[in-house]
Amino acid sequence: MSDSSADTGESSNFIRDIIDADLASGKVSTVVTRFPPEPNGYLHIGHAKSICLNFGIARDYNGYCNLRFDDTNPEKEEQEYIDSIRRDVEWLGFKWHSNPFASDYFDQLYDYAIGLIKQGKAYVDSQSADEIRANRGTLKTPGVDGPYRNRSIEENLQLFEAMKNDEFADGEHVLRAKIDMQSPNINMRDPVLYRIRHVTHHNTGDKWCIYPLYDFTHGLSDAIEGVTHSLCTLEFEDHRPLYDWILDNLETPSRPEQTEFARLQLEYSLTSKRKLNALVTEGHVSGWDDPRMLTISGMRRRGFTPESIANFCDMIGITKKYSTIEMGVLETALRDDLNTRAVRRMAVINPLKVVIENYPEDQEEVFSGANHPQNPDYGSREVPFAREIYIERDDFMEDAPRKFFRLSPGREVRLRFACYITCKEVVKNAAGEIESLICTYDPESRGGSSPDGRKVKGTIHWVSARHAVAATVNLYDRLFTVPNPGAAQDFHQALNPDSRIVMDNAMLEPSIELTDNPLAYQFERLGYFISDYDSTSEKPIFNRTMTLRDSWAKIEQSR
RNA sequence: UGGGCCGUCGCCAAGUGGUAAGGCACCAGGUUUUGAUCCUGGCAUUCGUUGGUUCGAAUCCAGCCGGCCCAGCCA
Repeated sequence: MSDSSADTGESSNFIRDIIDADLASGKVSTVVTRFPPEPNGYLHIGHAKSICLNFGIARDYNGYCNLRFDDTNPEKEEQEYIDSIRRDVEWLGFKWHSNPFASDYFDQLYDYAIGLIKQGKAYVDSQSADEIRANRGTLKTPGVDGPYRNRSIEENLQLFEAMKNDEFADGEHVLRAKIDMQSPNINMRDPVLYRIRHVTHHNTGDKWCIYPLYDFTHGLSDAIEGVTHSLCTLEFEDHRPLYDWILDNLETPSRPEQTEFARLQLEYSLTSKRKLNALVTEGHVSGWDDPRMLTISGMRRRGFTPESIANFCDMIGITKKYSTIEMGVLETALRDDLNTRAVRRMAVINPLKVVIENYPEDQEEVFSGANHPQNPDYGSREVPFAREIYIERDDFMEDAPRKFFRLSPGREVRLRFACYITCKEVVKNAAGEIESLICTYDPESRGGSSPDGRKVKGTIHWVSARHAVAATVNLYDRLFTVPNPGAAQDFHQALNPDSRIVMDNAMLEPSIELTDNPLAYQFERLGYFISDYDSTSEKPIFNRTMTLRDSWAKIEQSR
């Protein structure tokens, strides 16, 4: 099994090394993992890293992975988030073994707490939150024992039951582990295990008025489920001694092991739930699924594929090192996948009319265009052609530099799949703006090559004016202008004002289809596009998923 | 001397005592009816730093430097 990572082409990492060793030593026979989100927000690209890790490991080692909702804080959790999380995990292509709530274990957890009390390892503390904080000490000074620390087991049992039986108000008491108030690790200074909260829980309703905290719940939930490898992010490293303490002091069905890895940080983006929420509620984006958001639902709407996200996760690896991934890595993972699957079409986003004066007004014909230049299995479609066409405004320059391969007065270009045209005249309006172009075509060049074999360096895309379908096209760019908006004093300052540009006069080739399950298209020379949810046949809307690599833009920039 | 963790190319990342994989980015060529794709070549005498051990060190030891996390009745 240790070479299973090689079988899937995935790179190994230190966690897979640990699993290989556990399997080899016989410590573990079936690998069980879990992805444990709190249902208090939408999943984002950072979660995708964890999902691919946990579900990927379960898949590669023939084990299984649970989707567990860590719902121990009833104040923040909602059904909307539960639904979206399930949808996103499924969309990413993963199947969970079971999908429990941590709250399903509240009864067992309560019994475990009693077990701790009976051993004299947990006690009810009646100090206020402020007093508890004060007695906890600081990072550099030890804490001190509180006045309730040595209550008898009997009294603790009575009090804890009374807490459960709704005999106290919020905050009157908490249950604490009795560990060591002088510990250098603050998490071990008698951590709170249960608090009183008179709040209706999305799953357990009003059954409980006491709720366990993460540290008490997590390891026990893992143990109940038979999780062998509990993978979490680096900030929980300090919690591992507590995770172990709980499991070492209680008899559980299994003994999971926690291992930490570095969370994802991506340039030009935010993954803080609080800040993502601010973007939504303040209206800087249209919602959690705005195509500019790196939420799973935003990326789906933008046109990312599950495969491209998995590719990305494979590319960045798993380590304990704090790192920031460049956007280029995500872009490459996306382009690689889209390049192989996207069907090619022509569309003009910013149209400039071209009249081919030597092409008869009442004539039209059809050219054949391959749906994919490298993959003949994709077949071809017919592309209608007539006297008036649209080309991209960017593909014409009145005073063009020598390295500009496109159209300019007197120069000849190839219309993709069609023929050669030469620009004869520029038509301007009163304001001096270019209104249209008058060109001639070479009838000998039908299909895109001429018998004399002359070289035409430039090939541009086009759409027949009479056959074109009008559409709106959303051009998306990164949401922030700085590599680390999360570090800015105010991330609002870093918002990119041009992150969305609406082109409402785009012209599409008529063979472009709108379906319920939208197809990834490449609009040739422009990028990858996908039909938006709001698209209708009367008013097609396309989102630009990603541009093509553009070495001409690079040359221009460096000039 | 609070505790924990981390430092290998611009960004990621293999490497587990035998003489620095790979990807992204970048540069230079080639193919091309997408300035796309694809292909070829280039890109760390050196692994935060200083010492030590060793025939041999990114890997072992010690010191130093730098970065991140922890004082919720959040997760």
